[in-house]
Amino acid sequence: MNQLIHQFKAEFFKALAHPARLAILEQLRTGEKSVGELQAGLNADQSTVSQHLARLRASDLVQVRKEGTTAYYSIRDPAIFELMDVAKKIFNNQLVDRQALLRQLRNESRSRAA
Amino acid sequence: MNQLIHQFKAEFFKALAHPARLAILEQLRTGEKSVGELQAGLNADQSTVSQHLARLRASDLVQVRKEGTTAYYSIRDPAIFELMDVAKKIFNNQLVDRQALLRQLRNESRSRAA
DNA sequence: TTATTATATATAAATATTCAAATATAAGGA
DNA sequence: TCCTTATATTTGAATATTTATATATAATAA
Repeated sequence: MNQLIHQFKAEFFKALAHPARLAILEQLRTGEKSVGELQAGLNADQSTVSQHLARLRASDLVQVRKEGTTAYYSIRDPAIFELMDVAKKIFNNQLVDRQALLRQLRNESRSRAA
Repeated sequence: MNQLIHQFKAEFFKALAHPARLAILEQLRTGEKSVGELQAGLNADQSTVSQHLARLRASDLVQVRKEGTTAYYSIRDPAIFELMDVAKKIFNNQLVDRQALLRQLRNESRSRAA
């Protein structure tokens, strides 16, 4: 696979690699939201939210619709949710593995104690 | 969704957000590879590859098996390929959209010229 | 033991990202 | 026109990431 392609793909993943941006995308699951609404669910200040939205726009992950002075953001390609769901699955598998490991470590120390 | 969860998920995406690391994961599609083999396909120097592998290990994306002085890396959860495939799909959709836009712009300028 | 091979880690400089403060823009109302 | 509301952009400081160089470690061979 081409190095340039990996460069572009890395940019794409970078766009997802921030908690605030993930929270924004998560909020957009239920449909379009204004910047104000997004900000309310985010505990970050106005310019920070706007900057993260700019980043998501730059990677074509979201689109804007303006109505008066209000900007409504929505997801460009719903496949992004598919991606986030697969990520969640991987994530959960990891948690399960870790729990199994912890359980095993606990049992080993119990055996040694006995 | 919890802020802490988004923090963890962002870490996960950060692990993917580098061209060299994507190239490594791509190489591991066909099975385990030694550090040397990975390096050969990567055009980066030894310590750089090793550092990227450390990052992938830290995020539990890969696992190591040592045999003598050689370290063989492999994918921890094949679901990662599912993720990369969905990413590819989104990526291709974006390219299609852009091409359509370009085509449209070309047609418009042709109409104006006529 | 010394040398070699394969890999890992520490360090530091270069670069990129994030955030908040200040400022800009644009629409609508008084 | 001036004010307000909603959003965007610029800037600079703080922080994080990346890379190469140098060094460390561990297995094996000579």
